[in-house]
Amino acid sequence: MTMELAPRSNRSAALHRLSALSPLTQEDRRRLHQAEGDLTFVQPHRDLIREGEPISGPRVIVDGWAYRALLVPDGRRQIIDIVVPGELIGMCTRRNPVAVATTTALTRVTTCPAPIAESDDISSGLKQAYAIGAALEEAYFCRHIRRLGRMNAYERVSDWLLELYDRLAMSGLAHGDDFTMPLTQELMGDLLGLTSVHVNRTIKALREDGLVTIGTKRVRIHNREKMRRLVCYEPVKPVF
Amino acid sequence: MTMELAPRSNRSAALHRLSALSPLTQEDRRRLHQAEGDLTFVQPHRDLIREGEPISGPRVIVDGWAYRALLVPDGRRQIIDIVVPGELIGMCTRRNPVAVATTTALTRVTTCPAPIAESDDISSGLKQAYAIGAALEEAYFCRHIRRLGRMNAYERVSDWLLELYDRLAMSGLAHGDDFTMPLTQELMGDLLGLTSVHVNRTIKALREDGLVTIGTKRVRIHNREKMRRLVCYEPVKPVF
DNA sequence: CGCGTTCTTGACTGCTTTCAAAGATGGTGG
DNA sequence: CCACCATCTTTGAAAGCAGTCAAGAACGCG
Repeated sequence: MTMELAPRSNRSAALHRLSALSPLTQEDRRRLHQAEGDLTFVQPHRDLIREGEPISGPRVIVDGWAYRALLVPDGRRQIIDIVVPGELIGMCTRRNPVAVATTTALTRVTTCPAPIAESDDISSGLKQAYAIGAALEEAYFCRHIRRLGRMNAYERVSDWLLELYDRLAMSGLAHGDDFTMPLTQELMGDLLGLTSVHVNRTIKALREDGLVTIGTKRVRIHNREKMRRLVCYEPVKPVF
Repeated sequence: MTMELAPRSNRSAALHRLSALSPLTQEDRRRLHQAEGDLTFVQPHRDLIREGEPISGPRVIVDGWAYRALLVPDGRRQIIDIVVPGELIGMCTRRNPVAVATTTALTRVTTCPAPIAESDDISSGLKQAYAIGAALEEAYFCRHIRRLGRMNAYERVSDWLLELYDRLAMSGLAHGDDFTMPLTQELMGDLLGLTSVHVNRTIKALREDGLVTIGTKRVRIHNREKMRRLVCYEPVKPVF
């Protein structure tokens, strides 16, 4: 189980992702490695950050998945974003930041403090990596809005799976055409603005079209190119 | 026309908004005032920022409205966010930023360069105001996602109008219960993930329920409290 | 092996879209 | 000052995508 979530390479997901965003110096790597010695564990369904409460400080998701969600008071839930290993939570530049959404552990989550980027050290790639990471997050937000506002169920699921693949690949967690995906159909519904029933029917349609196999916590996209064309998917590239 | 869009107070929308976000020093105000001497004008339907192209630098919307949008290649359009006077565009901390969405002028738009916040001047409120502004923008994104994913048409329109009121009020552009709103129903549809036809029907329902009057480029919310309760609206307050 | 969660499926309802066309509005030029 | 045109608003009828309700099957954990 934990093996499944861990990166296949010997490098940590965070190192994989951050150095993909910006070249890291030896000193950056040392700081990251050191930070990863100071781990915190959170059980599934427990909150890492709670809406309206102060954010303690930026942390790296070393292992496990989480999601950020907002509620409608009558009980409806909307997932804003999924957080996968290697990504950061609680990043905020201003003083006394307060969370705008609740971040909850989906699986058992391991985090460590995000290593500080020396603001005066121009050679540091960490600061740049964080900045690019923030820009990426904004891009994912925009795409999620587009997904929810202008795509049907079939397109939403496909588009999201393709994005998820790219995000996991960035952390070294997706290589061939399958990857771990611990969301239940209920959660996928809350993410994609659908009911779990309709998510199920949509996945069935995708399966019957030979596009994907979604098994227990695992997704296989049989023909990524075909799927990409179907929903006009283009990778996020606001970065490089 | 221009009168309608201009703030009613003698203070500029930007000054009103930024000083609402964080107390500004005399020096901050001087810098802002100076920046507002260097105006650029953009005609309606012209792009201020184009997706995939480099961002030249942060600018303040002195007057006029704009919107950020993302397209689905087949022609569908999703508006990510509306930008009102006093708000900023092109804010990005990293080097060589590239736009993740296109920002287009909705009306004639007047902008000026965002005055630089001296990073070494702790007493400067501008930097803090920008940081809070960025956090607010994130909060608006999250709410927009919730709106699109988990609300029906009636709730989407109401919820958005209430948020719009609060945003305009922050720039000193909404006082009583009516305000300027230059979006066509087509654009509201693109923003709220609906067709213009359905936006029209929804507004009709809101009107028949005695909640709003939407006239030419102008909205009047007759009973804000009632509307708030109806859609469980709570103002964004991740900030203070 | 048993129980709770998750996945599947069917039948029916309903919100939203689509298509079409008729008013209203505002700006422009004669 | 008014006719005219483009754009925007409004409405109706019909179709479709997604939601709701319900129940059985499969799965996974202890």
